[in-house]
Amino acid sequence: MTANSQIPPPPWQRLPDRQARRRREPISQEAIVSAAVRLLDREGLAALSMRRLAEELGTGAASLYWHVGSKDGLLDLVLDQVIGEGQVPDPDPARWREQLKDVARAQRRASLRHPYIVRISIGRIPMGPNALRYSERVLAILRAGGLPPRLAVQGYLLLIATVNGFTIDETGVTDGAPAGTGDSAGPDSAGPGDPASAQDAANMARDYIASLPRDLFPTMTGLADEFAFADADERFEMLIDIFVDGLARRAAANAAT
Amino acid sequence: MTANSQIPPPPWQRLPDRQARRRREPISQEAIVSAAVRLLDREGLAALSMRRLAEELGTGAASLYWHVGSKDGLLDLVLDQVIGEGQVPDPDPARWREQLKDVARAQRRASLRHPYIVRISIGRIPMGPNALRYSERVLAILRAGGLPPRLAVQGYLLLIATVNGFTIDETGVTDGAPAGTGDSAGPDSAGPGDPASAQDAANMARDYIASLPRDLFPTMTGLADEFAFADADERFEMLIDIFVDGLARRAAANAAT
DNA sequence: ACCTGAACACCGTTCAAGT
DNA sequence: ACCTGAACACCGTTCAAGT
Repeated sequence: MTANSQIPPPPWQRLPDRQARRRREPISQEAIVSAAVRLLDREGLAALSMRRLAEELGTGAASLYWHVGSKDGLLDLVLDQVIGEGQVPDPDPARWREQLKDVARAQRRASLRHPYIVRISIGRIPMGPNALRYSERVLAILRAGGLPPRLAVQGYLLLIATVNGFTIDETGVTDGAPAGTGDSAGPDSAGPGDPASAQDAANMARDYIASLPRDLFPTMTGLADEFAFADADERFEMLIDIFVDGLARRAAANAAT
Repeated sequence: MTANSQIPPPPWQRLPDRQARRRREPISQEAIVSAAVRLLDREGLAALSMRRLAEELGTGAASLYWHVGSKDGLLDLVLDQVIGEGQVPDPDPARWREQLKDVARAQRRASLRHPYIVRISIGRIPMGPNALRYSERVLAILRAGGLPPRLAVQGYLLLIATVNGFTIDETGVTDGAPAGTGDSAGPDSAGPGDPASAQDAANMARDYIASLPRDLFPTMTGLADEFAFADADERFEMLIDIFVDGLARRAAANAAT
C-alpha cells in the first residue's frame, strides 16, 4: 500500500534486479505472486511447481523466471505478501501486553489461513517491504511499553519464533493442504484448522498411548486421557500468557536496576 | 536399546509391516536409516534422495522400498533415531525446573547437531519407540515436580514447540546443510552453529536496517544496532527462563486452588 | 523373502532463439 | 524488454521379473 520505491531491497534478496516493469495483462510479478498464493491456499505447498503455476497463468514455466528469478525468489515474495495481510495497531502504552498478545493471535490466525506459510518462512529472514513495515509497528508497541532496546528486539524475535513453533504443530499434520482434499473424509469439511480430524488424531494418540505396556510407560499411560484434550486455543492462550507476562516481568526487573 | 518388541507400532505409522528381518550385511532397515543420518549430517536435507542414498549403499533406489516403505517412512525412522540420542535424567522433584531447562538445552543441541531434524519433524507426531521412551521420561520429571496431569502434558507439548520454534530460526539460514559446504567461505569452517556466518548475517541485517528511511522506520532504524546482537545462547536462556518460570507459576497457582 | 532394471510421471532451471 | 520450446539433470514410486 505504501510506496515501496523508498525501500531499497536487502542485498541478499534472491530476485533479479531489473527496472522498468511494464504491465502486460497476463503476466507480471504481482500476477504471478497472487496466482501462487491462490494456488497454495487452494491445494497446498506440494501443489506449487513452476510448471503448474505457469499453466495456471497460461504460459510456460520458463516465462516465470524473468519475473521472479527462481522458485526461491517467488517464495520470498509470497511470504512478504502474506505478511502484508497483518494489521498492527498504533501503540497504546497502557495496553502493550494485550496488544502484543493480539499480534500473536493475528499471526497464528494468518498461519492457519495459509497453512503453508510457516514452512515457507523457514530459512527466510523476512525483510521484504511488508515485513519491514510489520516489524516497525510491532517494535513500536514494545518500545511504547517501556522495554529497553535490547529487550524489545529479543522479545520481538522470540515472540515470532514461539508462535511459529506452536503453529507448526497445528498446521503440520495436514502438510499444508486444505482440509477435505483427501478422499478419506466425508462431506463434513470442518473449515480451516480442521478441528474434527485434529480431535480424531488426538483420540488416536490417546488410544495408542493407553495401549502401551504399563510397566515401561507408567507416566504416559496414566496421562493418556490428557493427550485427547486437544484444545489448541486454550493451549495457545496459555503459551502467550506465559510469554508476555514473562517479558513484562523482565522489563520491570530491568527498570528497577 | 530397550526391547522394542514390547511396543506395538502406532496405527498411522507409514511403514510396511513385515516380520522376519534377516540381516544380510549390505542392506537392512537399520543400515538404511544409519546411512541416511550420516548422509544428512554430511550434506544436508537437500542431498537426501532415495537414489542417492541407495548409491551410498551400493544398490538401486527400488531396493530401499522393501525396507522402509517410502521416503516418508524413512524420515519417520530417521526422526526416531535422532530422538533416541537424547538422554533424560531420572526425576529429582526438588530440581524439576532445572531438569526441564536441561531437557530444552539438550533438544536444542541435538537440533544444531542435526540441522535438518526440525524440518523433518514438521508434520510428524513423534511416536516411534525412542520418542515414546523420551516422552515418558520428560513427563515423569514434570509430574515429579508436582504439575497436575493436564498442565504436565500441555507444558510438555509447549516446551517442545517452543524449542523447535527457536531452533528453526537458528538452523534455517543454512538450509540444513553443514557449514563450509558452499565455496564462498574460506577454510575457517566454524563448526556446528556456524557462529561466524551467523554474526555476518546479523551485521548485514543491521546495516540494511540502518540504511532505511528514518521517517518511515523511526523505531527500527533506532534499534538497528540491536539486530547485530546475535547471541543465540543468551536469547535461548531467556526463552526457557520465561517459559519454565511461567509454567512453575501456573503450577503454584493451580496448587493454591 | 528379498533384489533388480526399466519405466512413469513428474521436478527446477537454463539457453538459444524468437519478437 | 519480454516470451518460448526444448533440453538437461534430476526426483519418488511402481512393477514385472528375477533369485
